[in-house]
Amino acid sequence: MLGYACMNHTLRDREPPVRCNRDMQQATFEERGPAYASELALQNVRDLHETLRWNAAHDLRFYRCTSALVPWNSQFDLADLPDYEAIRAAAERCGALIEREEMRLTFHPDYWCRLGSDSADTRANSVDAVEYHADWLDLMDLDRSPYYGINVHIGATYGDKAATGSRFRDAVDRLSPGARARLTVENDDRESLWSVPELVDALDGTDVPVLFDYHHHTFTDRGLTYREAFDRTAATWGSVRPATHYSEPARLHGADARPRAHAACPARVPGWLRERSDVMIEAGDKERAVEAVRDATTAS
DNA sequence: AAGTGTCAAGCATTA
DNA sequence: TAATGCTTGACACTT
Repeated sequence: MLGYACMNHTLRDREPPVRCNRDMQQATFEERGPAYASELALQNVRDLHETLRWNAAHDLRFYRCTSALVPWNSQFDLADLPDYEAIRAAAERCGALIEREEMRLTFHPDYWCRLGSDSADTRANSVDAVEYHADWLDLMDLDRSPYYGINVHIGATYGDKAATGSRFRDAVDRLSPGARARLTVENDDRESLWSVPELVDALDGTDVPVLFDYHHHTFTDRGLTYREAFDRTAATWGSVRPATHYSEPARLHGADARPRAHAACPARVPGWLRERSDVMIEAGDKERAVEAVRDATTAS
């Protein structure tokens, strides 16, 4: 399967727009509080259902949902929201649709989620973030499996990789069973950070799979080809089909873009990667990029 | 209505 | 020591 992340441009451009990332800034949260978050969450979850229906109709069965689905969820329990019952009902419909249409849904908490941080506060906030993502998947009644993954980075070293790996594993141990069973860890995009072989070693003995990001491997290859690196991660998924990320740098396509910027639309997805994993296409053109890549591949 | 600066949370790197 | 990139979109205020 091929998939895309977060925003569906076709649906966003409808009137009224269909989108799952209605959010607010701090001043608004302080003014209007969880009651407004509840309104936004209900609209977001209902639009998630609409997005999933659109995806199924277009045979796009892999989707990463935004972490803004329930805005400011670190500040309240989902069950305390005034619209909780309606949100739960809408989430159940999402889960049922996902199972009926054999789709795959994942999450990717934001960059500040640092389970291996050397700050206890940051670790606590990070554990909390993974937990509320897991709550959302529970609300949808989806299996507690990395198939419906919550994907994070270690994303830092704090000057000591071994100690960071150890803190990360400790944080994993502190997660609830439902959150732990869904966690996946992705290779970083900078030479000094966490490469595929380092992650595989650091997570050895846990059940946490390593998610292979093709573009990021460019920055942390450690002498491994893309295929060799993917093979190392594939072994960490057990019986679950691996999820991977694929993108091409915008620079490949001409522009004098920043090195890590994604191309609007990749030229191709390697056949071996498609055969052996569900591939999340990270590209500016979102769902249109996936359709273009899929059609190009099918035609050839 | 359109344009612009800014945005809860973290880190590494560069200036 | 302080800005900046990360990556990209949308909020929220100004015009």
